[in-house]
Amino acid sequence: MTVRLRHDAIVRTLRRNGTSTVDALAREVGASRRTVLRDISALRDEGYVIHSDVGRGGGLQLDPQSMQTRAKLSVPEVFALLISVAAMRAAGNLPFSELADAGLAKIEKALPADKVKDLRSFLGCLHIGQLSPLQDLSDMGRMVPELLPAFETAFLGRQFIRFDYRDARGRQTRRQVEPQAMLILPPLWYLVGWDPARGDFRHFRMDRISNPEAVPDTTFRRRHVPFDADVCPYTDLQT
Amino acid sequence: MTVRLRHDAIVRTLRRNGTSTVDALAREVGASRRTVLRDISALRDEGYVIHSDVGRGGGLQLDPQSMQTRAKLSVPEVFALLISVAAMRAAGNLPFSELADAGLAKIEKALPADKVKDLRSFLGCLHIGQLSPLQDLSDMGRMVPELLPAFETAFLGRQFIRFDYRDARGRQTRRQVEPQAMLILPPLWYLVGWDPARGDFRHFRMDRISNPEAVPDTTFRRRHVPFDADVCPYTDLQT
DNA sequence: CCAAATAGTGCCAAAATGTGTCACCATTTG
DNA sequence: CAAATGGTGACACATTTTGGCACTATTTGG
Repeated sequence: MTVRLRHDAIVRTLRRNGTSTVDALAREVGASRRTVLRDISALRDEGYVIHSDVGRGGGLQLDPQSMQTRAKLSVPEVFALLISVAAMRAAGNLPFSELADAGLAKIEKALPADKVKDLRSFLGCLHIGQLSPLQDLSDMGRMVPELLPAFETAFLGRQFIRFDYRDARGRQTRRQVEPQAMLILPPLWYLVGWDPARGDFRHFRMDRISNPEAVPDTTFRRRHVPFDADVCPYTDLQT
Repeated sequence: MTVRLRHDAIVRTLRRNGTSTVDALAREVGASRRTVLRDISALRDEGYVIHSDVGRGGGLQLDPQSMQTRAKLSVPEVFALLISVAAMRAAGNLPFSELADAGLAKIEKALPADKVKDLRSFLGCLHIGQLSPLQDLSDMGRMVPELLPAFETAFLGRQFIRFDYRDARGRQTRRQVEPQAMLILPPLWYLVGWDPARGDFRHFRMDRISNPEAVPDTTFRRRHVPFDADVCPYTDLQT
């Protein structure tokens, strides 16, 4: 049995039995007393809180709150999660957000350093505001899943983004803009792009975008986006 | 150099160079060709997608999308994250939500089985609705961090919850109710409790609750909460 | 107070696992 | 065809993990 599996078995047994002696654990996982004690020490180093009582009637107890999950996430998944929660906490007051932040900070810490830079840069393009109550939300659609990869490439690689857009009157056009910001007016999300042909900013509702595509480009420049909306809320984690 | 560090070094090198031969990697990380090949095999087992071309001009290429983070999260952190995103996706259309869901599903899969049950049960108490635009949001406060642990204990352990409540007119009272649901009318969150003294449901804005405390109790019963609001959005993951 | 039950530590030899070398195979490219 | 590449198997050697033992410290029941 590998070390990892044995650790898992020890944690499972402790969780099931509530309290257990070292010898009982050793029998359970088929290892020696000495090894179990070493494992307990290792688990404590990993952050598990294991309380011990010596003497008759004593034993080990695992604090269930200290249990750790070891989810493995891909980079796009991390981006999506962080953006979701960043938007959420900006859009309204979120209960339990200290804990969510702590979780996100841990996830972020596990990312490779340059990806963190990308992430910060991407989140820096998020702007949050308040939707005016007069908006018509009846035709709100689902956003296409290709959006995030295309946006990531375009925003981080300073490329144009090209997409099909269906406007409020249902007209379908193919657009190409410099991506400058993402604007959230809950529950609506907008892409703010500079349209070089028209020489001005344009807003595009993300749920009306389809077939997005990043297009390499040499003329891209960052422009100052004239917002009255609040800026990115992702400040707590920017330590 | 430990195995883990060497694996990290290999991943870093592959990411930096784009493509690299086994021999170059071996030189880089100071290990033998054989060991590097074994490491590559191990990394593939871990989920890294590493493309290889044999022959002249060949080499190894790491698919950057396949990079994994190995964040370790505690159970309360997972709860907080899942609740946040569940609320978010219900409150509005969330872009990139397929990816966020995939990430959450992975996190959930890493939780111990009984914690998943608890989580489902807890999320089942979430109700989402639309806030009427007439609400006064000016005095919205921060929710206290003790909320989640107290709620978790009370909802899952079928206990009463006791707390200080400051009502709309600023009056401070100590309340004790059977927790029945959590209602989200973005950006406001409410605790819906059955007040046994008054024999009726009461809504409490979470940002007005302080010093929450779960109180063991034998008379608790689940009641049907008469909502016109939508029910829990957390259905996609309830496979 | 004593004896039994418990957690915890240091040490060392034995067992298990990881590593390097070498020979070899398969595929691709100039 | 020869060179450059990824990939596998076998085996000796290096490193790490494990088990056993002796020991200490603390608690509890009698």
